[in-house]
Amino acid sequence: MEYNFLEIEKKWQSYWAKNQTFKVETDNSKPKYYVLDMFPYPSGAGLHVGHPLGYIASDIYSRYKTLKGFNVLHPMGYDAFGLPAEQYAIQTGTHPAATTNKNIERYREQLDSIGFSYDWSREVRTCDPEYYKWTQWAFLKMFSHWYNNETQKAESIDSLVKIFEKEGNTNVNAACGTVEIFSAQEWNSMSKKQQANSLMEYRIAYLGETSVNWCAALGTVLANDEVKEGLSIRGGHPVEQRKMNQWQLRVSAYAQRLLDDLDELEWSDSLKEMQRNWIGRSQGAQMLFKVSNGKEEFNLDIFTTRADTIFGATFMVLAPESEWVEKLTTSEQQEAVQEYIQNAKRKTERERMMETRKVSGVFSGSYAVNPFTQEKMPVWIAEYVLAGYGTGAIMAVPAHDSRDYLFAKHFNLPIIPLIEGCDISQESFDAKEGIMCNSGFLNGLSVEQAIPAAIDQVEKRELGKRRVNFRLRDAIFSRQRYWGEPFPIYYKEGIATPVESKELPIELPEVDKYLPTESGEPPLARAKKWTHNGYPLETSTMPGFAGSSAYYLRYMDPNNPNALVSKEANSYWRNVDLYIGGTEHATGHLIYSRFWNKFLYDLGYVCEKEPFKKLINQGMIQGRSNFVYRVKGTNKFVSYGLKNNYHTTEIHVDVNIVHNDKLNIESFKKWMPEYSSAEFILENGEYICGWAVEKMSKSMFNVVNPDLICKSYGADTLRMYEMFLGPLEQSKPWDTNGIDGVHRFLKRFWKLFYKESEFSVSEEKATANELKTLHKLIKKVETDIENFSFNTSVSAFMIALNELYETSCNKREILEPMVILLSPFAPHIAEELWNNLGHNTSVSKAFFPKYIHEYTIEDSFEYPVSFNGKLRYKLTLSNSLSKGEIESVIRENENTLRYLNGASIKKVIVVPKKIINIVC
RNA sequence: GCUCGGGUGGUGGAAUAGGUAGACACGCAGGACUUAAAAUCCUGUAGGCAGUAAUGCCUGUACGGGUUCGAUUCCCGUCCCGAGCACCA
Repeated sequence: MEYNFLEIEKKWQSYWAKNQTFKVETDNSKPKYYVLDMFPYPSGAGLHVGHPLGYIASDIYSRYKTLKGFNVLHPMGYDAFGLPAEQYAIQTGTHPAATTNKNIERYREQLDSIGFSYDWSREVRTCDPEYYKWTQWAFLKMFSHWYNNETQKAESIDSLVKIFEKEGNTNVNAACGTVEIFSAQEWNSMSKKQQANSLMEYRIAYLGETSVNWCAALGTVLANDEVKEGLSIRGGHPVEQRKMNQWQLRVSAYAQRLLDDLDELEWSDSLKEMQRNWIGRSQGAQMLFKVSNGKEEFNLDIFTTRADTIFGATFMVLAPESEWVEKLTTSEQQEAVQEYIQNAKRKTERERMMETRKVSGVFSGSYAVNPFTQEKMPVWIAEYVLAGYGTGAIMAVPAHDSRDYLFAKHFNLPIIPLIEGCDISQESFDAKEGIMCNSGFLNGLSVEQAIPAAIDQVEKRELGKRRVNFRLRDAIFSRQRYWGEPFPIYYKEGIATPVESKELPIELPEVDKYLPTESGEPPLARAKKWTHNGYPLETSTMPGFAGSSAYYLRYMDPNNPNALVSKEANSYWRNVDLYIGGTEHATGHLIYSRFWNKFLYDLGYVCEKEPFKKLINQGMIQGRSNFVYRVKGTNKFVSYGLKNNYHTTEIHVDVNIVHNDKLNIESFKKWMPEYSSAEFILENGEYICGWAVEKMSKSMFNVVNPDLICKSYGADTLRMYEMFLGPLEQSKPWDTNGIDGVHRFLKRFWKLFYKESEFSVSEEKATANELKTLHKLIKKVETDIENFSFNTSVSAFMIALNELYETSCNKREILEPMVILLSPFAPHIAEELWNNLGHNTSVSKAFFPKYIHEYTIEDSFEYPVSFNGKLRYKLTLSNSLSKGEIESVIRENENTLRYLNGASIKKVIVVPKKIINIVC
């Protein structure tokens, strides 16, 4: 019987569905293991080819863990809110829910055809009201909590109100916005609205004015991780900075914990590094400088990491958006400053970035005093200082900061070197090394010593204090969009008021159009009745990352109507043991989820402080394009190897009509009408195509659909081939050359079980060599899977098969364990063979075979080696060496052996000519 | 500019507590079966030199040095590729 993969795969896929083979329940008798894929956004294009790579890896791992006796949670769902469905709705009027459901159906079909072992009874969709109820619930919790820096955790806002009533806010150390100090008396005499405004500054989910990335083309604000190089990630539209009143999440309160807890995660170094960068902790000092605009005096505060360079500070710089600009601009400079700021405002973020290194600035008219040198320092305004970082103002030390240096050179400001022997004639000396000079009491100290010494002095003189600054900003949480979670907030007499949690979910209303209103309000403002208790509801919706921030918790207890996740389910499944997905979420989803989880941890709803213990990033899949070469001005195509003899134009050709870089000429003629009469110049009777690695895209005709491969080779081949392609974490082109090799392996494996088209296995005892083959394989597959080195374990199967073919071994003792080993990789064929071997339960219920060391030890013997008649040590030699060979080994390796003489050598393994292993 | 990865045959890639470099697979070449093709099976395949041959020798893991009996692996320098961050004071 032939290996009929289509029939076998269909048969077992429906068997698994019918028997709910992969359904899991909490089971305290077994250890748990939680394997999670980053759930996909169901786009109209169907499953992206990069997706299966990670999914297959996670499926192999979870099937392996199941065989190892773990109770494995391996769920799947959909990140279903998102821009594409909404934009399609704007164009066509189709409800985004309809588009989304249709796409989900297609995704499900594709996923099913690859044979994944998901427990579909746990599916979640972020756009399902039963799910987003819990997104809204978490938001309300954040609204009703504040972050206490003393206890380093979130606490109830009611407790804060009690403190305010008793003693005001003087003793409260909270992560908060800018607040005036008030006493208990002042608090109690405030109006309701004033109190609400004050509390808003403390809430973890808060409404506040902030500079946002506004994307006019999309009509919405975007988070920092949704913008790249001044363009929106979705669509590539220009983004500008705008001040707007937006919902935000106080992620910055958790910056230190997000940073510290990275250490205990098993994530790749590069990913942790990216997060550290994004969090951007820097240690330094906040310092006060006396400034005067000629009429009034102020204390301007700045942040610096180089307090040691204070003696070289010759001017100050403010960000154009800084609130100090107004106070410090003198009347003479008013006009110039106005013009500069208007100019800066008009520029988009992108333009600002393009102009990096182009020096611009304007003098404010005010002067500060250097507290150590008493020198007068002009206060400037320049774009290179950012409003959002530190205090939006700096002391400029041109000798030791390249940006200050360029600025000083351009505007002819004084530059004072502070490091002995440094050359600052061409550029600044930024390195934190050397011996201080021109620096009063710091002279003679190294930079390393000078930094703390300077801060000590600053603190002593009450000019400032130590401070840690983070780059991580609060997450902007409002989107002026339709297709997202509505906020459970309504406005009662102008006060943002939470909806009672028992009234959740606040469901997305129907609207006549998915566009903003004429007055520029978000689409939800079009809804007929968008009120709660008679008051207007918030019209923004939540961003994409809202729904994906806690979905891994919902999988633990997906149908619970009373809680996001029950205590029992959470304390059994705890957190994700293995998370697989792309790096593109490094600074978005993976930060927000960690924040969300820590918040829920503070409140006692979850028992682990980190959501994802181990994380693997599967590499990006690029496209591998093929080219044909048209001779210029003709309809003749010349084969790759001969193209240099002609003037040719390179043309992309659909990779689906090319096999192993050979063009299928008939398909090519039919591909496009203009090629129907094409002529070809062949080499050796074939047309060879050129190729290149490019981005996978329709326009380059290099998109390969996984369904197609399932149809022509089978899912098992697809699964094994994708793993065989190379290391999981490495980016690589999607290249189907070579898929035949893996397919051939499966066919050959199948044939071991079939003699003359009859299924037949022998009950005979296995030979020593056969056992050795099996146990080498068990060991290899086990360690490879544990190390996520799936490509080498596929190779190991091939090697084992080649060895078994030598004796056409069809013994049950060998083949039955091999079927189990193969089942994570190629589950359908394994299931069929397992069934034929006489088992009536799924192979996934079997146990991973045990590796027995004795079967794989090499035969060897010890050989004494002596120099000058004195026995030095024994060589362990392979049994197959003859006496002559041993002597020649000793001769050849005399140098090595003399070196070994005297060392405490336990074992030396030698093969003809070479020493291959020395065990000390 | 800074940070982190990575450079191995015609191709994808194996092998690093330093120990037979190129496993496995693709491709290619030759052969068997076949009227033929497909499928299948067998043999060869880093490069160079010598030999009728079995075989032997030399050179080879981006480049240049170093440590070592021994380096693809460790150290220093250079070049190239990829990813991320980017006026963060």
